[in-house]
Amino acid sequence: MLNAGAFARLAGVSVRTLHHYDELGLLKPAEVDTRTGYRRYTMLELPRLHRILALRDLGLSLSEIQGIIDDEISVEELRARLRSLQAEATERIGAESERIIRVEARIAQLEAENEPPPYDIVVKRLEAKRLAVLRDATDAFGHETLGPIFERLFPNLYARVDRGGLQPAGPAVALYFDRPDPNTPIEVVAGVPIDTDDPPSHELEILDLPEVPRAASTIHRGSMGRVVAGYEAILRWAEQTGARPDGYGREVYLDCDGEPETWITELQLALDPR
Amino acid sequence: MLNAGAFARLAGVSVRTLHHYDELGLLKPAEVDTRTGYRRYTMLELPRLHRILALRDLGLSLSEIQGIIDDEISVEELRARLRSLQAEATERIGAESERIIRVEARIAQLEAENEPPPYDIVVKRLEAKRLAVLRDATDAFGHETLGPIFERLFPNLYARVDRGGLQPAGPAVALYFDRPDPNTPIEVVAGVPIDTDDPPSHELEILDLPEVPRAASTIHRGSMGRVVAGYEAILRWAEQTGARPDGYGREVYLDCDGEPETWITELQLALDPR
DNA sequence: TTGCTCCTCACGTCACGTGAGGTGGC
DNA sequence: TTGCTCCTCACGTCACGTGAGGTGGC
Repeated sequence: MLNAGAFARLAGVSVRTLHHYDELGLLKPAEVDTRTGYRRYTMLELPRLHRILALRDLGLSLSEIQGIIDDEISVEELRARLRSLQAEATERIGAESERIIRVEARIAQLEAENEPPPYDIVVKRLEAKRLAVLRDATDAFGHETLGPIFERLFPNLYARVDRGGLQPAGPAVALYFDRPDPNTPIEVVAGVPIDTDDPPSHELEILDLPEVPRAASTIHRGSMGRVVAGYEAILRWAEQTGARPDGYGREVYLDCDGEPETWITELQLALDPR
Repeated sequence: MLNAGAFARLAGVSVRTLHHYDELGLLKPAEVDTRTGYRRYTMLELPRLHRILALRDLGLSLSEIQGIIDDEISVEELRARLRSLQAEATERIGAESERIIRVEARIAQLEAENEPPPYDIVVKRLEAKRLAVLRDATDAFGHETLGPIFERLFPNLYARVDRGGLQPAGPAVALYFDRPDPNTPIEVVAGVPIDTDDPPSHELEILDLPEVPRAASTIHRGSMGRVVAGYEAILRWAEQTGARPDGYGREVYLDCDGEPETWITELQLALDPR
């Protein structure tokens, strides 16, 4: 007969752990002094505690362990559960590896600039969206070529949306699609979100953007003349973290009402879904 | 001005998350309707939220993020913290890898026997211990050779402990040391724990066992004639999980009062500390 | 007016760690 | 008798998820 402290020391656990297992009914003392509440353990409890600790070290929860020990789980089920434990651990290893790479990128940024980065990259899901769009093409990126294009497209687009009796359902969006080779012109799209149950208009092309499971996103503040810094940041981040761009990017004009210097634009880059 | 739901959707977080960050003072809405409590956000809050999310994805806690964002932390400190985040992640990867291997060993055991294992292996720390000991040597392991040795050593040992005026401070222990090559005799030691401040006796050798940071432990129930199964289990486990035995093993006679069939013995194998 | 959104509590998560405050055992 | 051990609450951990119960906005 050992009291709680001696039994805990023997097994290499804390007294609190024994209390906890007692509460859960996972490991009851051989007897409890009815007057003082003192728990008494015998060596017969030790193999059970060993089993609990061994299963705990595999990553099982205490309630799962309870089920296993009390034989409420078949060997088949246990085997399956052990396999799933391995899968979960593998997933966590993958997540931790990616985390290390992201931290590395952040450190590299810190080394280069020695101050907090102007662009923070966030990975998120993009909802499916229905857009009314107008298209154009250009030979080169850059504000001097894209600026005039969108200054022409967007007023035109909003006028047609209005004539079609449609309501913009969110901020305007620009889309850029990857081109197969550098000699192909770049396809640019000006879009405005509309409700999915809005009627079509013969003046407007409807473009249904499917959900994008993973996209890199960052916020650009100020004139579009300097948005290239945001794209550089997002592309450098993608390269450093090994995220592969997947098809196309978007600009969402979150707040572009006043002076260009006060504009707020979200830059999004679709990534491989993993 | 967006209300909580719209801002949350925009950023890809839950409304609850915005509430939480508001409570912490991490991200306050641009304004709160004093009458209704409605939170209103502007696009100016978005870069801050992006920074929070980016840092959160690196593994920083929200309170750490608070310190970083509010510039209470130098670039030097941040860099050091990022390095420590990587070290922590690397450690978790190591732990998860070992877990996968331990689970694999458990699955292998399940395949072989199709029932819960008779021996559960637990890794634990062994405290430093002072033993009064008697030594002997033998050419072979096995109950038929070791049994008679210990049946001679232990009564002799206890008699000398008694004559020396010492009190046994715990269950008897047997030690087995690795031999350099198979032709060397096996050194066996019978020991009984004594208090560290007990006086020495000229009839007894004192052996101070240092702390063992990592040892594999399992419980054997029944006669020592069948203890070999326990050793096989512990050695198989060590092999399967890649744990390297480190020097010596112990038998702790936890409860060896009555019939040999009711005996309870702990088998311990020192492991490389990592 | 009816859904839809928002609000504020407040509990739950998981396996204990860590006091606080009090009593029993040698 | 004095430390030492044990006991029972009960809160804290971390970042929210998930109702409950109630009100505002279009």
